[in-house]
Amino acid sequence: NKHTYIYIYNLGHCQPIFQELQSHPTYVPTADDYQHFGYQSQGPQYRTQGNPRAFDCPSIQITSIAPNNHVELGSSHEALAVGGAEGGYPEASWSRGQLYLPLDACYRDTALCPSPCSSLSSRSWISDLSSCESFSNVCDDVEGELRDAARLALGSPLGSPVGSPGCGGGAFGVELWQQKYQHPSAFSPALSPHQSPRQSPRQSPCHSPRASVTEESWLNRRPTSRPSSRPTSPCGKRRHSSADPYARSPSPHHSPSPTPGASPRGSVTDDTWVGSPAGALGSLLMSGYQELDVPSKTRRTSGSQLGLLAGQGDPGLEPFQDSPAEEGREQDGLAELFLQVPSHFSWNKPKPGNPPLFSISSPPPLDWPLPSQFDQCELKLEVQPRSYHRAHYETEGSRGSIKAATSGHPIIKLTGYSEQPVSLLLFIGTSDDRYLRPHSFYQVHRVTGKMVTTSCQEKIMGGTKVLEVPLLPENDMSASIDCAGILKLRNADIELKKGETDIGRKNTRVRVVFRVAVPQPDGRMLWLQTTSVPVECSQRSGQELPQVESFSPASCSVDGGEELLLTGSNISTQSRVVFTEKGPDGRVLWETDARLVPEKSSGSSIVVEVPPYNRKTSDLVQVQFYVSNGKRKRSLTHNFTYLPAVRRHLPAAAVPADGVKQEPWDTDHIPLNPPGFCPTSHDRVLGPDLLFYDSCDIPVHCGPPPHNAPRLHHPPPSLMFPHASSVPSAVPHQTLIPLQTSTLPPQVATLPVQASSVPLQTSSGGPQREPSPSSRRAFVPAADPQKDSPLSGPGETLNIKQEPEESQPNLGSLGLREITLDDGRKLCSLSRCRIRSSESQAKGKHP
DNA sequence: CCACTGGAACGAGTA
DNA sequence: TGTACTCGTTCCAGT
Repeated sequence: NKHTYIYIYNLGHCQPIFQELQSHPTYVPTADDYQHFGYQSQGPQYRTQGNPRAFDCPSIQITSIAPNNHVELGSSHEALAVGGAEGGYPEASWSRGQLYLPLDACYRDTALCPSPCSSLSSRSWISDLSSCESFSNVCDDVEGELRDAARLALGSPLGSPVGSPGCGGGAFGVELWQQKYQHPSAFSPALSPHQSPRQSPRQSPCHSPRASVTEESWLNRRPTSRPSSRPTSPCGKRRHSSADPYARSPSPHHSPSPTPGASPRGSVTDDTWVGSPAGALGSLLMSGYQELDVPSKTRRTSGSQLGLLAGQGDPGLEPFQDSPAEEGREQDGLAELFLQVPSHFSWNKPKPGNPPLFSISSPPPLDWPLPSQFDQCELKLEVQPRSYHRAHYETEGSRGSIKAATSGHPIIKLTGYSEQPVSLLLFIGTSDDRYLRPHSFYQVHRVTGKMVTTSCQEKIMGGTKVLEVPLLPENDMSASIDCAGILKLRNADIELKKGETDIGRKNTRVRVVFRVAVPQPDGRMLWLQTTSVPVECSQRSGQELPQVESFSPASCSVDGGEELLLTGSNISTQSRVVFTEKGPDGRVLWETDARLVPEKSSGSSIVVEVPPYNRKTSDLVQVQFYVSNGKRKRSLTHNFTYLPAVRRHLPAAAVPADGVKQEPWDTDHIPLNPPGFCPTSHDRVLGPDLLFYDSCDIPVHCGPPPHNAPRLHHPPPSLMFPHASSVPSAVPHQTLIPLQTSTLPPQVATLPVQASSVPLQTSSGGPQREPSPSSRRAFVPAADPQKDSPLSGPGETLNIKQEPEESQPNLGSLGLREITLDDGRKLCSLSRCRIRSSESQAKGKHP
């Protein structure tokens, strides 16, 4: 019954906020306020000067507010949603000296949430006490580091130790405020877009390591030591490191990596790629990057670096440029004391709908969201990599290049542009449920050999190894990626890096990220990006864990009996297929094995008989199934829908199996989870108490009454996205699933109707209709459970890898969208899907 | 000889 | 506290 708020005090960054506060008619600052906001003494004479007091150490306190003294989060949120942009302060009794931060939807962004509960949970961590406890633990954990950082930054009131989760969050809050109230100039140049691109989420204090990890969740317990530090690496065994003071340096003998430095991430190669036709362009593309071989969290942006960053005449982000570059110069003195701020805290984000244009000298950082398509241009991964590629260690030889699922290698193609060679960038990105960013524990590795036909060049961009591959007009602007392997860095090495927040254990899935810069007539570059399906990189997981790649059908009658065909890796006739249903509290309500049909099972595909559901129901029931090869060797769970008496088949996977979070960008699409924006969980959760509209907008009740049903609330699109018209999810009668062909695995791309749209029958009492064979038998790629399980209760955790986990019903998988109406009712709308497959259109299979 | 591949031993941590 | 298990890492043998 309590709510919490973040109480920022003694933070020089808050002065602009303070000034804003003062402009509010209902706000009367007190002496304490002046002190809290870092003014030497009280009085309005300090207001305009913004003369902050040097502070000991900025902090954030989490405080519980008694029920009679709190702002109801929901209402404040709504207030913000309605009038937040105008600064809607909730009517509440705040003690003086407390700073009220409006509950901008962005504070719920899992990617920005400093709390460990920034797991995939769509619940607001703000309202969860246990979360706050965890958060305070984080604060404890980072206290030392914070002190370190403060030591560096001390003397500068603006030297925010961004390494601290708390302070990072605070800084972000300030940034939001800045954005909202348009005082960009009052903010630090460290938030300039010209910063080094290597402000990866790892440096972000707001990315709790645990947010990406496993069932070993620390949500349930108080960590007693640095939790991410789990040196399982048998350091004593390292042949190459025993007596070497540069113990981290892989010996040249062992390392196939051309990287001369210590960690592959830790140094710069000074290679230049002159042989390639796209080399010049490539070098240009690289010119905006630089490597700082300093632990990221403690990096001070040196004067020269800042000079580069702030002094670049061409900001490169013209369309998005909010803050004048002079700002950086003006504050050079102060800036010297700045710590870098992760790029997610930069306010100059490309806004959805805006073209991702950048100047040639300022390519976007690797963790920036980019579309795969804009106008005519599209970057498309025509052949996806295999879902398993064993990465090699530095102590091993190469394990070869990434293979395609069938044969050969992944093929990437740029369509809509073929005037001149362009340079394709390739790096290894994360595959968790958060936004895409370079993976801390895996790096791309250039594979050489006589079988390698594609020329490529290895580069370092802000600590991330990147392969540069030319796309040539004579090759139809496509390339077979046969030169890219994956290098595994030792967890201990990475985790011990100051500033690293991710942990490596069980964080073994990656995505291959492709980027390209397309020259525009005005001299700028249009940046596009696409990603592969997730690729499992650990030997064990790849060998042991079953992986369902596709299954069909995705639904059947509650009577069961239909045959379910499963294909994937590590699936055999020895495997069990278990259907399960779990309650809102995570308890297993029902679990039963599906009977194997041995005569139809072979190799990597098996056929089982769908077991009957345990009770009759007039509603859709979404359950899960997984494949088990034994204890703790279970596949991810996949959604399966039991249909009531009326037999009707639903699309099982409206999202691709890969779970790729590539942000769509065209006018019909909005970024789902770019850093700095809140996740719009609209395609994720199917609460048990949902209404949905079918394509005819006839409401159909779906599921039992709510029982701790997750509540999602979507702010008006106009607030969250500048282009309201491009936000289909908030419009009940017209929703689009942001399918993105470029990220779909082949079977999805060619999938006819199934994954696109099959309208529900509008009435459960209507005439029974057998589904068409095509829709029933269409093969469905398995949706990625990482997408499927966005909800994590207080005791639930987020899994990176295949572990039995509680997949919640998935709206997206049903092609449904949840919408919360103003009166609190929840609706779910059946998405009207775009038909991507020309084949299906040609065959007229789409109703 | 080199790049690659598959398997497994080893040891620390966890259940 | 002991044991089985998990997982990351290293090593080896073979193609």
